[in-house]
Amino acid sequence: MAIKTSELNALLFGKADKRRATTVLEAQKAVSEKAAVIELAVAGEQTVEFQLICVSAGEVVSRTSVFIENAREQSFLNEFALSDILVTFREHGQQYPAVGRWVDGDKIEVLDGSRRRMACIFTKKDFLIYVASGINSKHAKFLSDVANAHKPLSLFERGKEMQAMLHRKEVLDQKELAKVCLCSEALVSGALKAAALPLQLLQAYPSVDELGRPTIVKLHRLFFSLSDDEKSQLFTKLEQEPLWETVDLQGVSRITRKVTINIEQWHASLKSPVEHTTSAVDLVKGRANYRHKGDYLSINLKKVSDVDVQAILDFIQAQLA
DNA sequence: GAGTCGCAGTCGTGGCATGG
DNA sequence: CCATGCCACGACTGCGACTC
Repeated sequence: MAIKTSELNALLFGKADKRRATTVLEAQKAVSEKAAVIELAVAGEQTVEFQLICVSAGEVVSRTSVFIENAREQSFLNEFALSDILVTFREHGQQYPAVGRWVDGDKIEVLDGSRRRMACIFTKKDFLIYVASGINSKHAKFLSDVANAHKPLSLFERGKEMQAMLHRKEVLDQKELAKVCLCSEALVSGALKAAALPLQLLQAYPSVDELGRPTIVKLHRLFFSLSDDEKSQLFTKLEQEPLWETVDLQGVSRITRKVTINIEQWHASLKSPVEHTTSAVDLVKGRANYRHKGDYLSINLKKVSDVDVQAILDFIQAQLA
């Protein structure tokens, strides 16, 4: 659920009027003075001193990292997923500083602003961020979660959060998840399916935010109908280049649709030739041959005595049970 | 030629019913 | 308990017609 910036600031800092240095002019002024320090109450509890830091464009990757518990999946932040802010970044640079904490001396962990960080990397712009020491993990998670409320998480990211809640036993089942997450049980089902899909598959799309429940359910069905060998073949195809970049269409929706069609076609081509293309291999001439493809094994036996049948069946049972 | 408007198609969501 | 399908409704997008 999206919330207003004013509400976000109020949640973030308790006293909204303390964040005066987040406007463009004040942020630029603070940077130029190299001494911008603001004192803020995180979550209305702990008062923390934030220092405005300007990380030069060339150092954004090496000096900063994203809070590991941030629900937003960083590998999805491509130029399509960031298209809503990239134009502004290219023309005017970063409008609002991010928020982070110091780690390992001079490194910065970004708590609020992972999309802005990635936009700076894409556009090769300096990265403005308010940084504080002594922010504990609980407050770090709070800042991260509130920031993410500003732009809704994708179904995959929500699914990951739900998986974690189930894992931590914060909720009993999907029904309770739906209540806690204020969504339908059908959406919970879809979100968990999305979270079960491999990143390589989702990265085939221009923007994972565009993937709704029906598409996720379709992908889940397609992917989990593949054998391990077929999944490997699919990954090999996906690794060559992002699938969405090969689609010559305009508009995220159309590209998304086309990517799904392409994956369905790949799936069909992987599934169709399986059983019939492998030829039988003779094990004992005239009496035993087999076909082996992926994790599938078919054995044909002729002229087998009852004793041998029982021995073979016992062996298979002992081996596979 | 550029801008605006309305329409159709597509896909999203939540709610509900049903079946395994 | 969970997955799935159906339904109604809403949002978004692209296209074509129309106007200036």
